[in-house]
Amino acid sequence: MGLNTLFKALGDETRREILRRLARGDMAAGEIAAAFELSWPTISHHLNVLKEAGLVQDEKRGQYVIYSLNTTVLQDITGWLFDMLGIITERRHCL
Amino acid sequence: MGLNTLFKALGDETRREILRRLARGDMAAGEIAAAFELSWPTISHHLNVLKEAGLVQDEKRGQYVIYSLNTTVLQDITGWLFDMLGIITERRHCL
DNA sequence: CCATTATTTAGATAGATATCTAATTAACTC
DNA sequence: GAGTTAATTAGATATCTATCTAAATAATGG
Repeated sequence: MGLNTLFKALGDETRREILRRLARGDMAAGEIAAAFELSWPTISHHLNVLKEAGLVQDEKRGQYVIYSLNTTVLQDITGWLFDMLGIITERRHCL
Repeated sequence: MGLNTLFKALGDETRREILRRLARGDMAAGEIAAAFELSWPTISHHLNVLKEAGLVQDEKRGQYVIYSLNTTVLQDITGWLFDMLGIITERRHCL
């Protein structure tokens, strides 16, 4: 999606913690849910938000659903950051 | 504030556009508001969200309120990004 | 095919957010 | 100090979000 969806997805502590865990390696949905004191449906919802934002991918493997981090989307944030820095730098040039 | 407030503040197109404009140089609140088709109070609200997130600062100058970008907070995002990349890199190490 | 395990979907609710209009505060000008 | 300009605050509302419980779907194992 866009930066909107992306930043919104990142604006939640639980979701960032999910990402941090997925950064260490792929995990099944239930394994993720077990790591939090929230209900499974709630975690499922958060995983869906992350998926909509393109931050994670899921793959059905047997009866499990394995989630993995999609690192390419982090480039969008980096791109946005550099965009901002670029504008700031131009301004400094004009002084 | 924290990353939560920060990312939430960035999850709005209007607010990111405000930041983009402030990156070019300081602006008065009304000057910012005039650039959008939203009401002044709405822009005032967005400016407050950005201020709470530490992304902008304001300074009363005469009858105007001048807003400016606070670039230091962008380091928090960079920090978070590097944090994530660090974890990912460790994982690659383990293979 | 029935029971179990894994996960999602549905439906409900409380709290947050974006927006507006109207009213208020603050500063400058005459 | 009365009028004008700049900006915020107050109050209202409609939409979005996070969370829960209960129900539904899907795959596995006997």
